[in-house]
Amino acid sequence: MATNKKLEFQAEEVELADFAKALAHPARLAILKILAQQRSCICGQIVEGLPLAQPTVSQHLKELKNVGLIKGEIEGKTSCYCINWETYDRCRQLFEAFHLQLESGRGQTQNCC
Amino acid sequence: MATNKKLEFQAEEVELADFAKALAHPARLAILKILAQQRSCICGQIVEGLPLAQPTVSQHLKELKNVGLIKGEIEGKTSCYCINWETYDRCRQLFEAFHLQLESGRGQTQNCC
DNA sequence: ATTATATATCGCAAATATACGATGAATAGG
DNA sequence: CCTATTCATCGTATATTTGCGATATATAAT
Repeated sequence: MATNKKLEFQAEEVELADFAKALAHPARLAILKILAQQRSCICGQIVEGLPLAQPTVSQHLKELKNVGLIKGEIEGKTSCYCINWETYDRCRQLFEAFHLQLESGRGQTQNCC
Repeated sequence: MATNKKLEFQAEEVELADFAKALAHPARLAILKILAQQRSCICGQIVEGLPLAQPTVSQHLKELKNVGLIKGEIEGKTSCYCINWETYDRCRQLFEAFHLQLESGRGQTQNCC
């Protein structure tokens, strides 16, 4: 049970699902917004902007980093995070392709509902 | 621990995160594709198209229904599911608004990374 | 060297998600 | 009425996520 069946799906679906999972928490959405809008991407300021403890924020940052949506560097005493726009573009592209696939069937007549 | 801090975030972020979570599994992405592309939205055919047992598919359908992305009706012996385009449009709108917020800060000079 | 600061990581607890067999409920067909 | 079919739900096992205190690490400041 709870065996991972991910590999039996299409690679693009798995990739998109992973991006969606990274976005599936308000804290991570908020982190991305902060990184996009502020010049300073210092970890401490992200923590200040969120209702979460520092270790929890650090963990969310790690998840965003794992999926590639952000990148980070240690700058002396502090850590600096930025959005990885290349990966973000890929994420957008997958979402858009998925959207177009859904839309293509939209106007057709339904046989139910 | 694991106390739900969702309520301390912005309502739109929570709403978008919930949509993202619904899309955060390849099976649910595949289900939406099947519903959009096939005229017939009968549950059994969805099960056939996925590498999962029927109760598991039923559970994924329920999650999509809970978030409002699909709607379902019992048609005699079978169940019929369809995409709820109104909710889907709302989902797209939230994703797009989020995207625009990120993009607005994109070109600026970084002080790190 | 000592101390303060910033951040990551560890370890734990609780909650949620994933998956499916077994079972129930409801309809269709004989 | 009996049976097969279709699907939802229950129960259960396991995996993953969420959250944080405690701690480690590494730099900066004194």
